[in-house]
Amino acid sequence: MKVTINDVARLAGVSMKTVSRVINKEPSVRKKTYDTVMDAVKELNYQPNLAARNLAGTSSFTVGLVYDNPNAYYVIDMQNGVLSRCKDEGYELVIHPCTYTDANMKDEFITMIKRSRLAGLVLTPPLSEQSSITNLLDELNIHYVRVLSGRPSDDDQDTCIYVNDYKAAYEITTHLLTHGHENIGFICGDKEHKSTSERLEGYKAALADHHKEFDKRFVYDGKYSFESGVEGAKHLLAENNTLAITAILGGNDEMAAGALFASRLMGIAIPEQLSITGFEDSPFSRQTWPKLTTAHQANDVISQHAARLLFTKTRGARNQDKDIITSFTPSIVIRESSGPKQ
Amino acid sequence: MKVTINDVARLAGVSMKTVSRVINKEPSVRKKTYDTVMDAVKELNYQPNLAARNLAGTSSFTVGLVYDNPNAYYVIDMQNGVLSRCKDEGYELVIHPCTYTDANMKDEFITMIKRSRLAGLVLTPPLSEQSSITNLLDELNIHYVRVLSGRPSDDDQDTCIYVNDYKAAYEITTHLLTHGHENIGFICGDKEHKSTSERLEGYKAALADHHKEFDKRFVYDGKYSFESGVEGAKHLLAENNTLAITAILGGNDEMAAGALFASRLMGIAIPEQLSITGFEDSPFSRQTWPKLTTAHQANDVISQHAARLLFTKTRGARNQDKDIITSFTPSIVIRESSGPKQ
DNA sequence: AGTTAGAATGACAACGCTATCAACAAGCTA
DNA sequence: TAGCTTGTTGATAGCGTTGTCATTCTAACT
Repeated sequence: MKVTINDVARLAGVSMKTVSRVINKEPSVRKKTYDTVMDAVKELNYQPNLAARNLAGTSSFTVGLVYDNPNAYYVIDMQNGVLSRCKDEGYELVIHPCTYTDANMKDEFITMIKRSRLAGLVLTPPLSEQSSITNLLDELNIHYVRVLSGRPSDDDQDTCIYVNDYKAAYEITTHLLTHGHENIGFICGDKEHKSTSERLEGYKAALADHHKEFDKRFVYDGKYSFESGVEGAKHLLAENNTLAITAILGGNDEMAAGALFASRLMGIAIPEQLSITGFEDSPFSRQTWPKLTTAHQANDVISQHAARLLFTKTRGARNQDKDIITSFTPSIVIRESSGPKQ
Repeated sequence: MKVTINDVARLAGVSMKTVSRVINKEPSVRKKTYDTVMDAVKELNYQPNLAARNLAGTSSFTVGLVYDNPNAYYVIDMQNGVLSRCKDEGYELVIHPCTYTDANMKDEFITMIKRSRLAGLVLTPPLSEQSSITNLLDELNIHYVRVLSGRPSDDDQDTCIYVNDYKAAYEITTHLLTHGHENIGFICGDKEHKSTSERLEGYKAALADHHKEFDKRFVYDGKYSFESGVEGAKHLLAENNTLAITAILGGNDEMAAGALFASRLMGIAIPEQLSITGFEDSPFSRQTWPKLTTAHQANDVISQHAARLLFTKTRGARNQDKDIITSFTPSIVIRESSGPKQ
């Protein structure tokens, strides 16, 4: 039942160290030896024991995923992405949800690190934006990869995967502008999240490129929540829509859904009288009626690349993964909630 | 930096085996010795190395969570519950999402088992309802705990945590009945899910206890999705509501949200003209307007108990956990989407 | 006091793998 | 041909824990 490296070695007629070399893709193994060993591995359906590898080796086969994000859809997507990559590469994933406070963070990390040495951590927003965390990890000498909202130039490419919310917001705003909308509202998410400012900047840039002046009356400060979307729409469309808004950009799908709901209650036809767009392409955007035009963020793919980036760090120079994408731009998905200005 | 069992032993002036006995709460350790060791453990902030424990011991400190559920909220809740318990008890959690097919299931499990010996698995619905899976696990001799929709008497208490959807549906239906509703529609979830039949049975039982005859025209077969809720409401309220329905029970929050949306489009006032209730108390139920009356399912608590039940199995007779709850009944949460018949 | 069961403790060998370093083979240079 | 480098392989010692079994202590008996 339990197949060990020795069984493989015996069958292949080599030493156990050679088998170890083969399964770790170390250099200096003759092609023929490699094949013999691989045949034995397959024949016995050998799976290296993770605990033993972690215990014996200098590098670990365990990575951690840390999240502090209320959005379950987001978390699951990120997790699935990292997980699928781990599975492919024989790594194990330790999940670590946590509500961020400087105080308990340190202890938690240290405990986690001590319990099982980690190859590294994948940090997701908004945790990934906290410099106190990255400082702590630097101090503890733990590898990490951050998924961040931002533009590629910002920071170092070795530790970050960027999601170009700026560009996506620029494009979605442009989409609305080219469809004749002149007065476009924007419902912002939490001020503390970097994605909020990035998306707002993209919105502003698109307006500027279309020679429209930015007017802060068109912006509502929300909270990335449904309620906040409801409030935002109410606010922007107040007093019989004196601002003559014909389109609203939601900072995320949840807020867009809220805005959509509020608009309906006000008797506004979507998309005839008002176009509404979301952000993220979460299941949310398909559970509204009409479905939301939004920016599709391939979170699972993003997190897969984050994992790959992390793996390259522990594996050292050998076995580098050259095809890692470190910058993603969400792409617009046009659905029924937006249309030309009428 | 790295503290091992030997460091603790040295500081406490005992052998490393005694330290091992203490941290594993084995019997036959003098109280005084125990305290001395624990002091040393605390002073050095010692954390047993998981890889070493898993490698050396007969019992494993790793449990697996297997899910095949499209509902991210549900999965996250279950995961968090198991995770929090694992953290408390020094276990590690390996997550295993999978789309169920008899064929690849076996291979996946075997790989997973071989890679790291598992203390056991927590199976969540709908996977937990597949007898082919439990048979496979029995065959592989792997411990497991199932979270299931059902009533306590159904099966053995050693391997199952029951969620009494029957009773919850009974209560929510009774709630509507006692508020004067006579014609209550029911939008069912997927036929294959046990929760669907359990909830339907509860609905029927409540009607029966109020001397109302069950009429299958009041039931719509849906799919646990938003769209399905929309369709369900349209269907039930068709032709100017010839059935004179004044309340609709959604099989889950998502469908209830769909039903609510559809009703609004038909110009029906909620809850004045129609009461709508959901099931699960997912964030969904708070993201509709008005908020949904629903049945609160404490998924995190449920999964915590599932984890505890699993732990007792590997730990053997010693250190039994006696306070495990194996049956949960969701409790009604009354919000604005339901009210007395008018 | 002497005996003894049983509790408390420790020495040491696993667990399955990787790292180190030594050994050997093959191909080169002088 | 000797001497060297480079490429390929293997013997052996850990990694940090638990399991086994032997040993020592304790307390309750004759």
